[in-house]
Amino acid sequence: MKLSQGVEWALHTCLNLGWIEEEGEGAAAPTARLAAFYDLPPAYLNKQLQALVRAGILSSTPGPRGGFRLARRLDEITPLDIVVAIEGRAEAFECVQILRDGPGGDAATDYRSACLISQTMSKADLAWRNALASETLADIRDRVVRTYSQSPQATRDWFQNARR
Amino acid sequence: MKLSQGVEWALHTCLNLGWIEEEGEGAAAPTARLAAFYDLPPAYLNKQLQALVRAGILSSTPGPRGGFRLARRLDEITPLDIVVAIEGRAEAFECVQILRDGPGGDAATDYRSACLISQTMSKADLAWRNALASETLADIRDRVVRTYSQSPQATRDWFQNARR
DNA sequence: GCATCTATACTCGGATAAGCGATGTCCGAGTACTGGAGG
DNA sequence: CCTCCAGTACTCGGACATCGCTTATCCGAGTATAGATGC
Repeated sequence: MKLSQGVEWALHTCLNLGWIEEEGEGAAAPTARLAAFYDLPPAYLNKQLQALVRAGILSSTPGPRGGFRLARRLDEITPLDIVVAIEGRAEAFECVQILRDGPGGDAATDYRSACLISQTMSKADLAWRNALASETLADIRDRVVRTYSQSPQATRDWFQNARR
Repeated sequence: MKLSQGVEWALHTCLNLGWIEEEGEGAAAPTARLAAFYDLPPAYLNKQLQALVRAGILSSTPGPRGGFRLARRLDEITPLDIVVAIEGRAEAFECVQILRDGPGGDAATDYRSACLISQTMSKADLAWRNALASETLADIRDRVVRTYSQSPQATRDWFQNARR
C-alpha cells in the first residue's frame, strides 16, 4: 500500500511546467531539464511523463526544441488526474469476492457491491478520491505564490538559464 | 497502490469471529477452520492473524481447542485498526522531499510539512483514514444482520458443524 | 544573395533488465487432551 | 474407583522460498535545425 514514486515526480513536474508556461508561450521542456531540476533519473521520469501524455494532461513534441508542455490549463488538472494517470483507475482495496467461495456463496452475485465490507472500503476510497479531486493544480500554484513568493521566479530563472 | 490481500481476509475473519463469539463464550477458532471457510491458504492467513495479535485485536491460544478469538469487542475495532495492523502506519503518499535536491533546496527544512503538494496528499490520506475510522466492525455486523438476516446463523452453524 | 538539399543533433516512445516487497510454504516449540498403569 | 503419568495430536509462531510489480535503463523512429551546395 504505497503510492508509486512517479506520482510525486509528476505533480512537481506539472507545477514546474506551469511556471515555465507563464514565461514564454511555446516553451516546451525536455525530460533532461525537468529531471535535472530535482536530480531524478531522466529515463524513468520520461516514462511517467509518457503516462501523463496518454492521459491527455501533457502534450509532447519530438526533435530539437521539443519536450513536454501542459495540454490543459492548471485549473483543469486535479491531483486525482495525475494519480489516475500514473497508478491506474483501480481502487486501493480490490475486493476479490471471497464470499463467493464461502458457504452460501453465489457465483452469480457481484460481491463487490453486495459485500458490506467492500462497501465500507469503497466509501473510504471515494473519500480519498474526492479529497484529491477537490482542488486543482491551479489552487496549489496560487498557494505557492502566496506562501513562497520568491520561489516561482527562481524556478522560471533556473529553467531560463538552463536553456542556454 | 494496491492494498494487501490480507486486509480483506482479516476483515472478514474478524466478523466471523464475531459470529462465533456470540455462540459459545470460550470458542476459539483455529486458522485451519477460518481458512477453510473461504478456501484460503491456511499458512498465509495465519501470518495475517499473527499481525492482528501483535496489534492487540486478536488473542491466540496454542494447543488443542486453541486458535484465535477477539481480544476486544467489535465496537472497539475499526476497519482502520485492521488496515494499520496489516499494512503498517505509513501513508500511501510518502513524500521523499525531492524539493531538497532542487535549486533553493534547504537540507534543514522538513519538506514533508512545508511542501504544499505533500500537504494536499496528506489531507487526502487523512480523509481516507477518517472514513475508515468512522465506523466500527460492530456497525458492519449490525448492518449484515439487517441486510442478510439468515447469514449470521448460517455462519455459526457452519463453524459449529465443522467443529465435530 | 537565395533556395534547396543533406547531414546532424536532439527529442520522445516503447521494448528490455534488475530489486524489492507481497505472497506463499514449511517446520519447530509449546500445550491440552487421551489412554493406560498403579495404588 | 481414583490419581498420576506418559504419549500423542493439535495449535501458533517465526524462519525460509517464490512471484509480480515498481524501479531503472537502453536503443530505435522521427523531426527541426544548421550548414553546405548549386543556381
